[in-house]
Amino acid sequence: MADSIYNHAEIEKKWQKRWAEEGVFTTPDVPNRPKAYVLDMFPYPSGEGLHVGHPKGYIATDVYSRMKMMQGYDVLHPMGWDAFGLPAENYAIKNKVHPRVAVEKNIARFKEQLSKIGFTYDWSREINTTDPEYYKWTQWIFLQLYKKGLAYESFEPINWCPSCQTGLANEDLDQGKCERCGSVVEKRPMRQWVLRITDYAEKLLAGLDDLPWPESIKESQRNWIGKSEGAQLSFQLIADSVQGDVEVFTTRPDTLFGVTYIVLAPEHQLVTQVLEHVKNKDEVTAYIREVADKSEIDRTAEGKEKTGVELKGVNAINPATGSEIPIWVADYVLGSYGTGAVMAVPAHDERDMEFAQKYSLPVIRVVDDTDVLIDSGEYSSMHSEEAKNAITEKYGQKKTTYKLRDWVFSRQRYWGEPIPIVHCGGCGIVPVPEDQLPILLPEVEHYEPTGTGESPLAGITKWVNVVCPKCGAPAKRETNTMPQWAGSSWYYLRYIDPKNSEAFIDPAKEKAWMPVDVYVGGAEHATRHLIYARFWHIVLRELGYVSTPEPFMHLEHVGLILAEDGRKMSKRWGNVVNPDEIVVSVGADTLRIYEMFMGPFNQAVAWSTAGMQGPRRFLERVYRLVEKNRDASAQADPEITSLLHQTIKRVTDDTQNFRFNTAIAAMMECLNGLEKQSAVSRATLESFVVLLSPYAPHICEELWQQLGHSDMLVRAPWPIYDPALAKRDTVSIAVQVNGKVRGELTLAPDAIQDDVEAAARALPNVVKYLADQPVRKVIYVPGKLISFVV
RNA sequence: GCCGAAGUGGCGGAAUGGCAUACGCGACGGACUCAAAAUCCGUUGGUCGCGAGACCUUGAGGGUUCAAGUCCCUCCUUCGGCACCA
Repeated sequence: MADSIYNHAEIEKKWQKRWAEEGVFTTPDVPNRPKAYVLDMFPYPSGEGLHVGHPKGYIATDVYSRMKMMQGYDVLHPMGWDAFGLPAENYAIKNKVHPRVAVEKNIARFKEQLSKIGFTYDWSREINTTDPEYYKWTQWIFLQLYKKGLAYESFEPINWCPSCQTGLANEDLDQGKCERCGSVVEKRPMRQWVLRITDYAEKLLAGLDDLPWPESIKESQRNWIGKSEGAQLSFQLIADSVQGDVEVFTTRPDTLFGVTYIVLAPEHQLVTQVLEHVKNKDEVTAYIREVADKSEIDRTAEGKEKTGVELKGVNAINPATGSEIPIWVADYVLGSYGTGAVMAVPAHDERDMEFAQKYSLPVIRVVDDTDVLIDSGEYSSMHSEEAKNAITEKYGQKKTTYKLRDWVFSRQRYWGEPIPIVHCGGCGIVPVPEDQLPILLPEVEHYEPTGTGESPLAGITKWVNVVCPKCGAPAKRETNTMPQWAGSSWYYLRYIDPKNSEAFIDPAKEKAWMPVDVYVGGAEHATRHLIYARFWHIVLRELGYVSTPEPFMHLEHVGLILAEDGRKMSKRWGNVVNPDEIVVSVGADTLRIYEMFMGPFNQAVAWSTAGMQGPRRFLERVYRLVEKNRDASAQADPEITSLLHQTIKRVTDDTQNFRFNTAIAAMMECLNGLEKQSAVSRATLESFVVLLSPYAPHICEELWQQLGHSDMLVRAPWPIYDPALAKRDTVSIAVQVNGKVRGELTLAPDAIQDDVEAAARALPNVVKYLADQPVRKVIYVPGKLISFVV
């Protein structure tokens, strides 16, 4: 790389400076041409800095944005920082630095790294979730949710991470462990703010249907929401001194006649209610305590044997058969799903069967192998689908349940948005009036979580003690903070109107820019960020603040860049590649092309320093080609023009569809063709440079200038594909006999079948294989092949 | 177990049912050089053959078709998501 043909360092610096000076990437307030809102999932500015994997998605959106700009679009392509959250706080605790200070430093470092890659960001729209001017509106959204009845205090046991010392949402768990630190979470009863996302389960599901998102992400969301349609049936209790019903949820009401016992989750409230009346009270109490001590993980571990205990002296009546059946308490029934109680049909449910066998409970078969009911009274010989409806109608009602849980929205940590609520002895929960926002995060001495279930803010008496906004009596601030997902659930709206301190968003601007046309980020956000953001968006739409049904139209997910050893890049493995070094050694343009060329965009591929030489050589050859031909006065050659137009089509279509690797391959093929020419026309060179410029903007800008342009390439128009010019004079087609290639012909692409057939029959090899046999059929695909069937 | 994505040269990968292996990396041979690097030219799926060429080859096995990496069936493997969800 020593004697490189072009000086990337100089060229890249020069053009980055020019772009900045001329403000070419400043986006208008409101688009006056067709608009494209191209968005990256904004990064968390960690202390590690960027590795080469981070910019992959940013390069993709930048390539896309640059093409759109040249195609005449007003492009909104902003960048910002998702800067609240645990890492900054933990760093602060460890190093005794205020998280704000660490975040500022990290942002500066990230910006420095990004600035060298040649992005088109309009930095005047930069946002930061920890800026009070930003989180004022995060708090404001919380108040709107509260007013709409979607935020409530809950005292239900929640997931508690003993290491992070905070409550967590269901979405923050990974196999029952804290997604962030890997600790096994506990169930802990504490006061929480919770958002009623479950009220929106149907809307979140329905919205997915028409979204042109990758099917895998849509499926992940559907699985997460976990809709299940069935019936709620009630079973009358039979006990000495207790009366009432047990409600169960089932997706198989057709098997009602096969119910041989009822199972309650250990945490089911009925268990406590009847405890005094069961004959084996001590046994049941001991069992419940035993289960409570187990973590969710132990309880649900794969292959674990089910355990349970019968509530002796309490029974239920099967409403269909009238027979008395026992009631059990067992760990395999979850308190948080359905009604927390199930009707057990061992004959038609594997889990019930396993349990029934262990405890010798009866098994009654009520559906045969052809899905027809047997031994089911008046429903016998009815098909099971029909019976589901009939039995539901008679013994209960239709019911739909979801796996989705309400969103535990409070954290007992310092570095997050304060929840804008005041607790008053007289008035109870009082929302902070909007004109008092933002509620600033106060300075504290220590950021450590208290571990008592209260955030460190609880210790700041000066901050906590306020007067009630409603009655003026002494009151206390809410000391929980919001989860990191809060700020990222609406940031795409803030970019549209980033400086607005008077209103949430200017409706005219919102209407002009929304929705986000292309959204790019990691697939790991499928069931968290993307669900939360959609939830808030749907609510904001109902409140009239946004105009589109969904926030993000197209979604592309970026595949990881793995380290050269095939593992994830991590400081721990010592296999991190820093983009700064690549920019120094081969330049930003090579980095951009290489990352787009490595493989399909959404696929994980391992970094290869050797492989990066290909893109570097490619750029050097382009540079040489222009240098060699820029003063030549070659005329456009029809064959070369055809090649160029085929390339225009491929690059345009592939870039539009995020198939960057094949777009680059097309340009490489085109270059291979151009290099074979003794001279290349200026028009051809110029088109080629324009096509390449979204991928390698600096070198192309330089070449554009060398070709005699004083205006900047970023403002040049995108080449338009002309099918007439792309047409080739001759093509080579395959000649097949019985499906096997036996020869080749070179002829006009639109040659008529008779001529082609005659020419094909004349080929010696074809003569040999036809061997005077009668030809049964001839298939001619113009431009592709001619096939004889004998 | 359920859902989703995928399996193609030494490697990353390409291919609206129509010449599989484009493009790139690597390797080999040559030119240039005192020499090396860089660059340029050529070769590069396998087997057989001096050659023309023949046969085989897209995870495995079946099928549809003049023609299958692509469509259908059965199965295997890998990755991702969900999971005692009633």
